[in-house]
Amino acid sequence: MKMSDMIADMILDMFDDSTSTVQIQRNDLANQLGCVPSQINYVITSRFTPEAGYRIESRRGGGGYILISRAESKDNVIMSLINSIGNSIDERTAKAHIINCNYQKLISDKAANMMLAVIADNNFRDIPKETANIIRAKQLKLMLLAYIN
Amino acid sequence: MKMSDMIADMILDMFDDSTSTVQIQRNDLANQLGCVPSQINYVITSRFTPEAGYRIESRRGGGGYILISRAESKDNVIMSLINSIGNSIDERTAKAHIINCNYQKLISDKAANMMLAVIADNNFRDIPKETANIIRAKQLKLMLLAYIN
DNA sequence: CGTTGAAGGACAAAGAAAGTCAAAGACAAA
DNA sequence: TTTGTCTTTGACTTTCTTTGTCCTTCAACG
Repeated sequence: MKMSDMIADMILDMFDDSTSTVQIQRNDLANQLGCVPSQINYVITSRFTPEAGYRIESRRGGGGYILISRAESKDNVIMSLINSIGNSIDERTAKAHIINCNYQKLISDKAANMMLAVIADNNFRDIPKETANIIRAKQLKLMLLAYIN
Repeated sequence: MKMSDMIADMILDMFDDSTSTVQIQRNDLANQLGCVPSQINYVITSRFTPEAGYRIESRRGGGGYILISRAESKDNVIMSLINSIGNSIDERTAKAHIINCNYQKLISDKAANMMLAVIADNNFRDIPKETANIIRAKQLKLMLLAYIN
């Protein structure tokens, strides 16, 4: 398994139903898992994003820490994701959002696969890129909305 | 025997009765078989198509992979629907298919709503009707496939 | 205060896959 | 022979991950 995934899993495991906040020590975690400390940052910035419903705080210096909090309501996270999507979105970004949502268990595997299928660049081969991005944004937002309704 | 056929066979062999999903490493496979990596792509796009019941996912970068999933049963009602949809479909017809599938309990309410949202004419306002129909057909087939996978 | 060591942050370079695309080749049908 | 379709190849691109180095912040201690 990839190191990044192991780190992400480790962090996810620290959340349970009753806690919406996890505190880590960057160096400790890196040491436990045998990776360089900055890889923790990589994982946090690539997986525990605001769009996925996470908020990050941290402190340097002696006794420093990284605090990861997640939003409580799944539907709210999806709603705010919908709101954060403008009227145009490229495949890469859309894909990242979907994968993230799935990773965070906000949407099921099946729903994620359906969404990924729809937003693929391949479908839009015959039209200008920007037009495709606009259609993609509409469709993605509608799908997410349909999902939570 | 042709290289493409050997590649296809190799992949097919990896499926067995219990697995509907196969993961490959593009470079490894190419190496094993003594072909260039991009030929794997050729085989996948020419043989493991949605019409044949296959769905492809992949990731680049360290630890990257190509994932090939196939629909469970070849004689699935949905599979034959997928095959009956040509390369173009209008909103009315697509809608009828979706509603029918839902009515027959082949797809859930939620899935049906997501599909209906995607295929709506409204999304394709900015492009020629026929282009829209082509995109819609691709998307509908892919969604149905993702649903039954 | 001022220094010092213990955190975490930022960023860039290198590495590891997979994707794209077009040119060339093979081969069958007209 | 020509034409069209399917296959093979390779060069180049893009994406994601790993690693390391240097920078900034902070608390404690004299």
